[in-house]
Amino acid sequence: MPKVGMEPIRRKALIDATIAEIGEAGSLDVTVTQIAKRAGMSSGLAHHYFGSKEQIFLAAMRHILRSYGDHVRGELAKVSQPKDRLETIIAASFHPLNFTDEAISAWLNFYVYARTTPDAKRLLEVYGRRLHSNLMSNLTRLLSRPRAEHVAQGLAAMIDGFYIRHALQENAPIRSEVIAITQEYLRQNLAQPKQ
Amino acid sequence: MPKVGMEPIRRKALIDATIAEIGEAGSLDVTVTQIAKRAGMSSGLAHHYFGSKEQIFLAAMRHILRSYGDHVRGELAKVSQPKDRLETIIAASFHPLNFTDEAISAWLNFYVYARTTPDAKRLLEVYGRRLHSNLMSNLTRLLSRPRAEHVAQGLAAMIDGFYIRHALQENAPIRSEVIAITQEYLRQNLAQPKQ
DNA sequence: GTTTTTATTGATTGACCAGTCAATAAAAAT
DNA sequence: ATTTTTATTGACTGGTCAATCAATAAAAAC
Repeated sequence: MPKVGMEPIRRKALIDATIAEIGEAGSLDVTVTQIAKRAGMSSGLAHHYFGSKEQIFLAAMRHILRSYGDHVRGELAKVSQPKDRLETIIAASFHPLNFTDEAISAWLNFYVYARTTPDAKRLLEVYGRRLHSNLMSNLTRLLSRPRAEHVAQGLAAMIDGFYIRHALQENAPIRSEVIAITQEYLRQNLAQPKQ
Repeated sequence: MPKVGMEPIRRKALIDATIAEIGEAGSLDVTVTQIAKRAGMSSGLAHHYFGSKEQIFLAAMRHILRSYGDHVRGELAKVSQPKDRLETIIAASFHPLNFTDEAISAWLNFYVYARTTPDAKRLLEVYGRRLHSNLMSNLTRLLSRPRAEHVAQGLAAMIDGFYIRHALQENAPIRSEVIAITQEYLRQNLAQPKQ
């Protein structure tokens, strides 16, 4: 039965299954057997390809962060004005592609995972730094450096905050409201141009 | 050896130990034995008083939310102007009493815990509703209802966002900056008064 | 002074699960 | 045609841990 060249197919299936399983369970307490079963294989095979559960989690996390990163980069390529680019970053962060219940739940769990797993923490910091530098490179063209720094931090907090609230608070605003509120915050700050 | 009236003392010790243990571990993967040991007793006694690990976690969560609630209420009692009250809510949310690494870490973990545990979710929703109504009752005196709603949601997201970032992102701003950025957001919005 | 209640321990049980391993077989390489 | 590599399974092992329980004893109630 063994067909050659299965590795990438299996890996992808496992990563997708991991995100789905974590999203559904709402926690990292999912067994390798569960993940493997959802991906249509035995637990032994999952270990064969990834070596350990931790590596499976890290691969899933990398996948989420890469999709997000790719998406932002793709959208940014379409616009050049700083203001448009900032709005693009916000819109991409809340794009339905990344803003599904499942992805948010997995995201939140990986966020916590990073507290105990140095490799996960490193991945998260790459994301954090990239978001910050994306925001700053555009904000500094429109605002003084200290103001840009404040707005960048405020936007980043708001984005993360809406993610976490969306996952958990019953009365969290819907996607379109979330975008409106965040874009408003940006526009308010851009209304006071570089002195 | 048994002294009577130990129950409240033991319960408190267990709750404190739970928060400390979760804060230190950075996850909910702490054993009842670890918690009990830190609280100076056997695991059997912990079960004797709380019945289950879930009940221990819920009690710890209740404790964190109650401290935060009490603190906000205490501070709010000192001021009466809507604008002052809003600034008080922000300041209290980031007060060193609640904004310690340990408390933030435990908070974040309980946040995720709420995804799987209905009782935890209920506790979190009480907190969410109270924060929202505290913000709205003051904001609606200064802004139109839809604007107040936006600002309330924006502030709540920013507060939660800074919490999560403080727990995890290396380059998150320090407490004083966090407060400054959040207060700025508030002031910007109050600058455009109720038409 | 006997019974009940409260406090306390640590050993034990039963379940769960990550990771390993031996076995099987198809495909590729030699 | 034989050897090596890749794919695959599911049983097994060793460890962990929540929860239970029997045992012990001080205090309170009767």
